[in-house]
Amino acid sequence: MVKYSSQMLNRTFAALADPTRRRILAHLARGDRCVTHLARPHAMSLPAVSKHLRVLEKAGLLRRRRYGRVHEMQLEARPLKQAAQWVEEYRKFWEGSLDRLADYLEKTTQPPPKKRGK
Amino acid sequence: MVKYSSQMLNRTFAALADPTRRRILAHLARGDRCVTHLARPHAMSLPAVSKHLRVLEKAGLLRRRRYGRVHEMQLEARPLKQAAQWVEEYRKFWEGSLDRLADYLEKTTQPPPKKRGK
DNA sequence: TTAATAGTTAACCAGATGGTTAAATATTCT
DNA sequence: AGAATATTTAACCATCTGGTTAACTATTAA
Repeated sequence: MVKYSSQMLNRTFAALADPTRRRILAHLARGDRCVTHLARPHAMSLPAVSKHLRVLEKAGLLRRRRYGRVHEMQLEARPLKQAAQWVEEYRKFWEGSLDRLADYLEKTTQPPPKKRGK
Repeated sequence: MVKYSSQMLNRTFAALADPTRRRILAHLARGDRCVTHLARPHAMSLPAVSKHLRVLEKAGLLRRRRYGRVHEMQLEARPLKQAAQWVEEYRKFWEGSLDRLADYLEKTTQPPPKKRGK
């Protein structure tokens, strides 16, 4: 069993729950990028993108380095590892889906605790 | 490359971003549970738990069956599979962390003068 | 020194989120 | 029928979120 920091997972999953932020991460996966570059494909203002970057940064999903006025962002995937491990604990459930369907059918034909007849 | 439904991922990750909901899923991993049972260990009102359950249900992470007045919840892990696949695309980044550190050092000792592109 | 560029901060707004209590609904028990 | 139980719905509230525009800071270029 793996131990997780709840706070960390909160931030990580919350960061991943936004499609703009996922797209930003996807871009960073192809190399380091500055803010303006990351903003270009997104139909929103620069401050909006700036906020998304701050969320990702707080979640530890990117690292920022300044070269003069240019902020260069680098993907930092470690929190994703934690998230992946958390989700991984449930793998048996999505892999055992047929068994669970069997359970389900069994239960619906003969309903569980305290309930009899229909 | 895997294809993802953005909407689906939004809902899944958002659902996972709350510790109460993660705990509920953990409980359901040990077997089907009714609302009152799921609520007991959480220091909050029943309606609050009810809302969390609705969020999980909307995210497709649980299935609800009614036996009279009792609502029995069952873990539904398929959306977690999608989430896991999405995160998995980044595995190489958290596993290749040493290489990226090398990149980092290389770049910091000799910053990109004006244009990027090493 | 002045202008242009990269980015952030501030103030604001609408809508979502996570909680509450009180009341309503549905079912089961006596 | 009436009381108890399981759960939801409604109304409300504070805070967070994701966006906006306007103004500011910092750096680079002319």
